[in-house]
Amino acid sequence: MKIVFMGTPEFALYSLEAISSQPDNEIVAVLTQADKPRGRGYALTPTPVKVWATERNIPVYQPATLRDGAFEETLRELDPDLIVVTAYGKILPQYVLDYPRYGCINVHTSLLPRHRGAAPMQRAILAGDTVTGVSVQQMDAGIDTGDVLVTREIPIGPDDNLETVHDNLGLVSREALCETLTRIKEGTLSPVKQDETHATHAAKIEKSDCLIDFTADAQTVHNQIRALSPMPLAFTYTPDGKLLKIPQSRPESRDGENSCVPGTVVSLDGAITVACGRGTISLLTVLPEGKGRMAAADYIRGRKLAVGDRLGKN
RNA sequence: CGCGGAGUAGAGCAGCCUGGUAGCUCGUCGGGCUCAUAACCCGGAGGUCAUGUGGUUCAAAUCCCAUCUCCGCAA
Repeated sequence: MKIVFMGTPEFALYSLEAISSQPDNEIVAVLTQADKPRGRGYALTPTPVKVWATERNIPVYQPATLRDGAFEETLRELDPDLIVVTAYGKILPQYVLDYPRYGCINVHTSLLPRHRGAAPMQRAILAGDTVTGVSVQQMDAGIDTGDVLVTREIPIGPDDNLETVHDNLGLVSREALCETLTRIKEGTLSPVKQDETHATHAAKIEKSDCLIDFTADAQTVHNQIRALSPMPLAFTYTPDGKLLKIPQSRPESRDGENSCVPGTVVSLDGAITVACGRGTISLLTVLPEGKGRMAAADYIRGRKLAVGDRLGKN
């Protein structure tokens, strides 16, 4: 089966591995986002998918848009039986959706219809979900609205963060896609319509999503911190106005009123314990502006904070 | 050449502006106190202050120059 793959970030590599693990699949080309200046010094950086494909001598296309005739012609030349999309970052126009014999399928990292959209993993953790998963869907014109073909669930533990959820979902996404491909060939899929009444939208993570809101309860603050760790990281401000990112935390008490203003440091015994709207949370590791990640205890030793200081004001 | 911060003992930092004996909080080692301790007390070891055995100076962690490395912002 001739497959065109579309994807961009590291997560898409799980799908590429799944496809290439089946000998009767041929990846005739990949589409990925254009190289962008990234990192310090604005070095032009290829996407993980491009690197992967280049190493295997698979043709790489990086069209700025699919909405013109240039790609339509390319598509005819490639003549795929199926298009697999994982975190590509572009909308597929109708003629693309319609071209392959088996259509276009998408690996989405949530249990659809929950968390449709750009940041399903982060939004699931942020929402305090205890279960999530991957859904392989038959793409249609809407955003993540297609019929669901195969799903896999995973639990989200109380201390899972974006990294662990990402990795766990990657593994099951590989299985889910393998199963989907097999059943496409067998013709044994039974697509399931999404229940629109349960649909939610997982908006892209903005910088404002990363500013810690200590007026929330401790569990919510913890969810925010782990949903954004290790990238891009939740942050607050120290009393001297410096940025302080928080990779890791632990709720100390989930309930209980505090006599002080949310954001106030209540203890520095080995960690930075901060009062929340309800309960308290300990910041276990921190990332000061201009420095690397360090244990909170080390940060405290540098005498940067005192009990009674207030975080988040700036 | 996108903007900025930083390299000082095993860790985190101060000292630099206003050159003149290497300092703080920990850790570590030894001793003491204690029923006991991660608590407390006493003592010790551990640093070519990133590199150039660069420049200025009677004198450089400190001022100047170059290089290397790490990091934050932004995308």
